[in-house]
Amino acid sequence: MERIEIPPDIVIRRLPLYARSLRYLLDEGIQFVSSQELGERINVTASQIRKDLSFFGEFGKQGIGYDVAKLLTHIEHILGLSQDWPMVLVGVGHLGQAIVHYEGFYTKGVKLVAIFDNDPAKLGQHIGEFPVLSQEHISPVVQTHSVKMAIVAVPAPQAQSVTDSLVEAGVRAILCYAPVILQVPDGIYVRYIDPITALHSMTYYLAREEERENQEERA
Amino acid sequence: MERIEIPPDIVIRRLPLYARSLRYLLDEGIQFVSSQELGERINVTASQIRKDLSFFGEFGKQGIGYDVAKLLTHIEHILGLSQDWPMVLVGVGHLGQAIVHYEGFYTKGVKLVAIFDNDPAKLGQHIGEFPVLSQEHISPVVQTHSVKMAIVAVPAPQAQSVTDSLVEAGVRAILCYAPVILQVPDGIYVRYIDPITALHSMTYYLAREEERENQEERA
DNA sequence: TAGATTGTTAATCGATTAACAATC
DNA sequence: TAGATTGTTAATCGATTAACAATC
Repeated sequence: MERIEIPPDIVIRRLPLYARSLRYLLDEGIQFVSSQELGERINVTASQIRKDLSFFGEFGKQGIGYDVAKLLTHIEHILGLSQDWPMVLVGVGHLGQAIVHYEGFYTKGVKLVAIFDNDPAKLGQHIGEFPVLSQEHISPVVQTHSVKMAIVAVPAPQAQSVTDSLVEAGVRAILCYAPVILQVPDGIYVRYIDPITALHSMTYYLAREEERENQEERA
Repeated sequence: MERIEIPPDIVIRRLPLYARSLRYLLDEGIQFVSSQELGERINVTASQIRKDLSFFGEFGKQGIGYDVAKLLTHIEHILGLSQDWPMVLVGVGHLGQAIVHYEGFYTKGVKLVAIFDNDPAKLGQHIGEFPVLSQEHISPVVQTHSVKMAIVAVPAPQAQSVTDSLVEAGVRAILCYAPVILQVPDGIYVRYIDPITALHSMTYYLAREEERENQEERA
């Protein structure tokens, strides 16, 4: 068990998928799972799962596979999900409101603690249990709660400056819903939620197919 | 200009980012951009941009760079955004409603034509301009409008069966908001919007940092 | 022309997969 | 024990980058 090699980011990004699948297996009452079976569920090769896990230790039993509950606990621990990371949301438009209401976010590992918006019409209003605070309060709230994680759901033109405030205040990880690439200092982690870009990459294939169909017609 | 090599999917996924950045440049009134400058905006190397574009043709001028408007037109054409692909949405909970209201979706390339949900309380209601239709109507609507693209925003347990109906009806590309991996036949394109997984991959790094800080404290 | 930047090739880097000894 | 499956190594595959001749 060498421990020198640090796991590549791409492996880190797959771990949450493994965890999620293991949670479903647990719900189904399945006790053991092989890398083969787990792989089939998430469209990943058995080799890849075993290789990914090998960065963190040895969790399986030859001839048996993995104990679902134990492996899940291990992965959640590796991912830092044994604690709840306090999180803030900036931007409470339609999207921000859907985020506040989305049960998915009330999950292991993260905990929303405050929401911010600069629209005077929204200030003081409650969304779910959270009062909408002005963005001036970002810095004190982030510092008071040691918030390291934030969701940016403001319109594109404001995303960079909001990000700058968050980072300045001490946030280290940002989930960005705005259609922009954020410029952040080294050591700040950013992930994007970008449905339009995802759609636009699929239209490419639809267009290719249509082209092919038209060619066949003409032939 | 060889045309034998087919562009890898990872290149196709970057094209929409290039397009988006070019749109911003156009808004700013910038006429020419080098691969270097474009790369800096989206945190990608100049080499990568030039290599990516080379799969599709020669769009730049030595010594000058790329004509922003022209390159954008080229990329949009490549991505199949010269036409609007009709699209349906299945699932009109908080999330689905936010999607219907999100202006970002009223963009070049895709056009929402119908929304579906099986909640009897919602049937017949309007969300924006769209009446909520029962899922029985998926197949006829998809076939009538030749819909090839769909958004799945139903709860996880229903996502696979909804997907099956969509594919059966003729949909070829799916944007999935449910936290599951869909099983689809070859030649069906799926992209996932998965904020929780994104958060859970960042907590990994936060946890590592915290560990490091604690070690320093002890030292 | 001189300077800048492309398009493309080859080198490098990194990720995935196949294979198998170890072992439950 | 026999069968199954792990963890790990080495081979393969693919993507990124550096470098540079071509050329605007």
